[in-house]
Amino acid sequence: MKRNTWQREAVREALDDTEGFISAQALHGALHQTGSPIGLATVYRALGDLAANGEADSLQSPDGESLYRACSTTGHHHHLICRNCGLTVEIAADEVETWAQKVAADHGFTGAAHVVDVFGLCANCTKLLAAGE
Amino acid sequence: MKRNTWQREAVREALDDTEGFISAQALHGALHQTGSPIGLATVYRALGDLAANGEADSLQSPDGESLYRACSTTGHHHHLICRNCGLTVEIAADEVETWAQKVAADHGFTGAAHVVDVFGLCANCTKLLAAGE
DNA sequence: CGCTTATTGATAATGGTTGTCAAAATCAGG
DNA sequence: CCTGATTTTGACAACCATTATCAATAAGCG
Repeated sequence: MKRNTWQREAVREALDDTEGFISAQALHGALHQTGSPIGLATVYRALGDLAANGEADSLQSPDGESLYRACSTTGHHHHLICRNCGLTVEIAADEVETWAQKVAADHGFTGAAHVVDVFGLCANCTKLLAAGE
Repeated sequence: MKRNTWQREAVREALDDTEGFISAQALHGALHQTGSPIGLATVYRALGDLAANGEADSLQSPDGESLYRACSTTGHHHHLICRNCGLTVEIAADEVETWAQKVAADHGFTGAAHVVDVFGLCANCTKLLAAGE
C-alpha cells in the first residue's frame, strides 16, 4: 500500500516551486532552509518515485549529477546555468524548438522531447576565476 | 609538450573496435583482458583527452556513468535517442551551436558548454508501440 | 646517452547516490 | 479514539564511478 506523507508532498511542492532543473542535493538544501527537517535519503526516494510516475523529469548534468524538474509540458523554456555559482537564466529558444522537431521528424522519430540546457560561467564568476588563476 | 604513448594509442584502438557506447570501466576491463596492463586512471585520462579533442563522443548513461564512443564525424554534435530501444543517431546541429554561443554571450557567460539531446521514439518503436497499445 | 618533463599508475580521496535497519508514522478496522 | 500491521522515514554506512596525489617511469630533444 502507498501512504501519503508530508515529506513526499514537500518534495513535490519544492519541485513545483523550482524553475528548471535542480539536483537532489540542492532540493534537500532548499527544503532545509525552509525549516523542513526532511532527510536526504527521503528526498532521493521521493524524487525517484516522482520520476518513475512520470510526475518529474530527470536528466544528468555534465558533472554526473541527477537533475530533476517538475514535469509541466506547459511553459516550456530552457536554461543558462552558471556552473560556478548556480545562477540560472531562463532563455526562450523558439529556433531550437523547431529545430528539435524537425530533426526528430527527419529520422522518423515521434514524441520528441528534448533537453537543451547551456552551462557556462556567468560574467561575475568569469571575473572572479580569471583573477584567481 | 604532448607525448605519444602506447597507452593512449591502446585506448583509441579499443574504442575504435567497440560498437556503440562503452563505459570507461568497461573499456579498462576490455584492455586488461587483452593483456594490457594499462591503469584505470590512464584510461580515464585518455578518454577525457579524446573527448576534448573531439575524437570521441561522450554522454551520461541513466545510471550516471560516462559512456564514450569513437566519433564518426569529428567535431561537436548531438544525439537523437530512442527512449524505448536506445537507438542513437548522431545529429549535426550548427544552428544550435551558434545559438548556444550567442545566448551565452548575450548574458555575459563564458566557457559555454551545452546539453542538447533529443529523446523520442524511433520509427520502429513507434510502430511497435502503436500496435501493442 | 643523458636531461628535462610529461605521463603513468597504485592508491587515497571525493562526492553523489543507494542500502541498512531501528524508530516513527500511517492507515484500516474494531 | 485505540491497536496493530506495515510502510516510511532518516541517520549513517556502504558503494561506486571518477579525480587527485605523487613517486617512478619513459618520451622526446639535443
